[in-house]
Amino acid sequence: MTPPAKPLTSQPAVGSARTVPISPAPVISIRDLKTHCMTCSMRELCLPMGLNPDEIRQVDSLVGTRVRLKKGDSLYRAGDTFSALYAVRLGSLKTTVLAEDGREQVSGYHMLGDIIGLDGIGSDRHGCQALALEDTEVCVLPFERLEDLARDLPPLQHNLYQFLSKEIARDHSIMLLLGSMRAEERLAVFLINLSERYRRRGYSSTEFVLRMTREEIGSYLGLKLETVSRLFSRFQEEGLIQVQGRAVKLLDITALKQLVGQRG
Amino acid sequence: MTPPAKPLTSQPAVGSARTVPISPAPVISIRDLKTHCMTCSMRELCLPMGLNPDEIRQVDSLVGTRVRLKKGDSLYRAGDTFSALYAVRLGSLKTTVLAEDGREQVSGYHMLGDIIGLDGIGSDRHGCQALALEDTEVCVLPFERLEDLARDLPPLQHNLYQFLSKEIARDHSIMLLLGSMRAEERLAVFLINLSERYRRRGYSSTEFVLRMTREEIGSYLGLKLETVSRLFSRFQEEGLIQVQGRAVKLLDITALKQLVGQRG
DNA sequence: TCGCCGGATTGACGTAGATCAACCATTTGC
DNA sequence: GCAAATGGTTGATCTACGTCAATCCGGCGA
Repeated sequence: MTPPAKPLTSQPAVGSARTVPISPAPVISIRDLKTHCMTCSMRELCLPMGLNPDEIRQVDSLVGTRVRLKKGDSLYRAGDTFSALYAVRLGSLKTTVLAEDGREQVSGYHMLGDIIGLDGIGSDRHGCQALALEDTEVCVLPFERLEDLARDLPPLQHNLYQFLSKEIARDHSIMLLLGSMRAEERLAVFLINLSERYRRRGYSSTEFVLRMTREEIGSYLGLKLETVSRLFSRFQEEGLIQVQGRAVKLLDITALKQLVGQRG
Repeated sequence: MTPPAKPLTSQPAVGSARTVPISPAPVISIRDLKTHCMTCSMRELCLPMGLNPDEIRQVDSLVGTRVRLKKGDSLYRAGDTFSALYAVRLGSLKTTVLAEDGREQVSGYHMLGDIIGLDGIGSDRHGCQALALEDTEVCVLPFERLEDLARDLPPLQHNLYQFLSKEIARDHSIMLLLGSMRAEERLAVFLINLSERYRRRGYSSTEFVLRMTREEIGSYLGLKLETVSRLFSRFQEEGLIQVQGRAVKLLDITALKQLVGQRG
């Protein structure tokens, strides 16, 4: 069903998972590690948003390692003991929840600047699986140390609460989508939402390539892949978008937005 | 569509909303207010769980007021500025998110010991509406003060993170339900989940009265009221449960559980 | 006590999206 | 450079659930 993926949980691998364990070339120097929030382009979208340089330095000192994942590698799996949050520095991941009977549902699509792993704090175990959709790099934020540091840095503490809370709000809007929207509305919301997220990250808000398959998008939206495929085709026919496999161009965002909340 | 409800947001009313604003009888003495976590039966399920008596006292001193709501009153509405979390002390509430076009989706069903309002932290505004399903009492936890106190009381800080995280995990499992389960599975999960929550609160896990209408349950589960009604009837025919309006008795929880994840 | 009204039930029927299936287009591995 | 796998499209059909509508029930106010 899903491709076999390498768990990287207990031993974060530096370097490509498909080459020798310790490959000299892609290793990042300690000095780089120490300063990466300071110089990271996602600084103002990520956990250190709004912090002053001195505070950022303290966050930096806490960031343990970066983990590199090849497409298909898992960062953590459901049931793994929780020890850290992860900030996506490069690439993208999907998170999936799974029922006892093996059914799987994509619960999130995460790109740079996103913090993932938040659902593990409450139970000391990760409740879902995080899987790289392309070659990806994440910063490891050991949670206990983060909690300690947050006590000394009120703005950091506040950011943490905010990230958790925003995730809740996001989930609620997905529940609204899954519980009461028709298929075409769901896909429209999905595209609009992606557009907005790319815009905030400085990318084109009208042209992007999806990193998920039709099946994964379908799972995320509570639909089957055929339905997703048909809708892409229909949206294209109607001149709303242009699709070529995973490359999408939004042609009429206004119409796309109007489509949401429309009868029939 | 929804019954007109009284907003109580900016001015928490003490006493019944349908009697005079300040009714002498139901007023709670300051002394009672000061000690209510200490003596509250939900202490170990609620925010102060695991705290020592001294720490609980500090939490107590922060709890502003209690708010009493009549059935149908709203505690807050989408768009209201966020200032506090609320702990349900008595009764129950539903929370609903609404789309721009007015569509409404029940996003939560909250009972004693639950903390609500968590989705407001991230944006300074409440993202949903909270409505009392029966006569209800909640403790007001001013969030700024809570944040300050959490810095001094690491266990409280941790509990806060845990509550936020658990809400995320809960939402994920609802997304799984809405995205990939059939109608009968959804209702079974709903009943099993309720059963478990009542059990933890010391109530019967097999006999309870629902506080939501068929329509509200349907909205929560992404179904129409007729479907919910039919399923209740079918479950009864099949000997799984006994229903009489909102009174439900679970007769065969094992079968109910087996039903989840079954083909056809 | 009666009549009303909101909620619940049940039936007949319609439909959005699932399922099944064939086929095409890329990518990947030998 | 070919074969095989993986992902995507499109059509035909099926079905779970929604929609519409009639009826019932129980609590509450006059």
